[in-house]
Amino acid sequence: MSSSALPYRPHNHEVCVAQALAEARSICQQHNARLTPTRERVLELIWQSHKPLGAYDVLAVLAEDGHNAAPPTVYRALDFLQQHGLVHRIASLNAFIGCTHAGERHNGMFLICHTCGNVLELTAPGVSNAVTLAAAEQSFQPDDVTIEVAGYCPRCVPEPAHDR
Amino acid sequence: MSSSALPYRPHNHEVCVAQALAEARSICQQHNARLTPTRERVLELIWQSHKPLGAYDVLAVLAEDGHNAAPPTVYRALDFLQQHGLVHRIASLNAFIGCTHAGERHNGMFLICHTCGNVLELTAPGVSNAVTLAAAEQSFQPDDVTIEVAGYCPRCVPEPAHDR
DNA sequence: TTGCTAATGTTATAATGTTGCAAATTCCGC
DNA sequence: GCGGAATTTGCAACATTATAACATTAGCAA
Ligand SMILES: [Zn+2]
Ligand SMILES: [Zn+2]
Ligand SMILES: [Zn+2]
Ligand SMILES: [Zn+2]
Repeated sequence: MSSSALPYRPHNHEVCVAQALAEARSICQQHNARLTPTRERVLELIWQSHKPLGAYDVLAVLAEDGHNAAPPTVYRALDFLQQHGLVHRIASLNAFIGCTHAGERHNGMFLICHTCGNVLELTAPGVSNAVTLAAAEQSFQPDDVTIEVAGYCPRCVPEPAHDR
Repeated sequence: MSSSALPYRPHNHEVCVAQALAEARSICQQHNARLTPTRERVLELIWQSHKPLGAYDVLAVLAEDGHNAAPPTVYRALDFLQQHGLVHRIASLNAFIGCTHAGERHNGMFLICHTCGNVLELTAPGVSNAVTLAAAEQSFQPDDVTIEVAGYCPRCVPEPAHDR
């Protein structure tokens, strides 16, 4: 599991999906939680790429599947997956993405490329510590930390327009 | 301007509002931007407390004012105010709050109390630096950084339930 | 079986945000 | 001041995201 900046490089994504699903099954077993067909299918769809997917995008694919689903179906599945740390919601995009650190205790930080739309989830201890410290200075007790960085990934950094 | 953790303590909030409006007028003048009555009124409403306000909350108050406004009116005003750094949007809440560092270059970090709903905006260089560094390690070029920390403010920290 | 609980289906509705165009206002050079 | 350009606002319709409420079904255990 040395796959740090994977989303930005070509790679065999089916491996990502397979690993995520296997991990999910294992985690749900540990939690005594039921990874039902709908939930598993939603997780698989969320993992269809490293770009976050909106709830209604998921819904649309379920419909193509022939699954007669309404919004609550999707939101419930997503809630379940979030609860068990299998997906994250990206607040600045109203969209969801598969967690690449499922099972590990981690505070995600998300790098979101404006251009290609891919999202990389990092665990950045330096950032977490700095946030904790800054909060402590205000006697604030953090509970849920959202860190979302939009910008340009290495493949999409705009060329510096050098003259001539 | 030594008012760091103001929102969590009782204070004369009219001073906050007055300062914010004065600052806004000054900044808009510098930017050659027009702080029209609607925009100013929206800013004033956003500043009605240190709790973020939803666009439709603003809209409702405008309606009470007798101002016959539709959603675009509010969203346009909010866009304008954001553009000039007078308000921030809190992505995790779909709500807006007055900027307490207007005019200064700053990367806001928001401490959001689950209980009282107040929000404190901080400038935390340690956090900004850590984020920049973590992004750089991935050759990622940050553009827009969202840091929102939900938790409990000093006035609302749940008592440790000591027995007896 | 029977009865309980978790999960899903179904319908409707709430909350948030946008598009497009027309009318009004403001600005600016004359 | 006057007239045309640019900005701002009004307005209607619509799009997207999320939830509430209640009926039904599936899983499981006594
Ligand atoms: Zn992949
Ligand atoms: Zn994660
Ligand atoms: Zn105040
Ligand atoms: Zn600010």
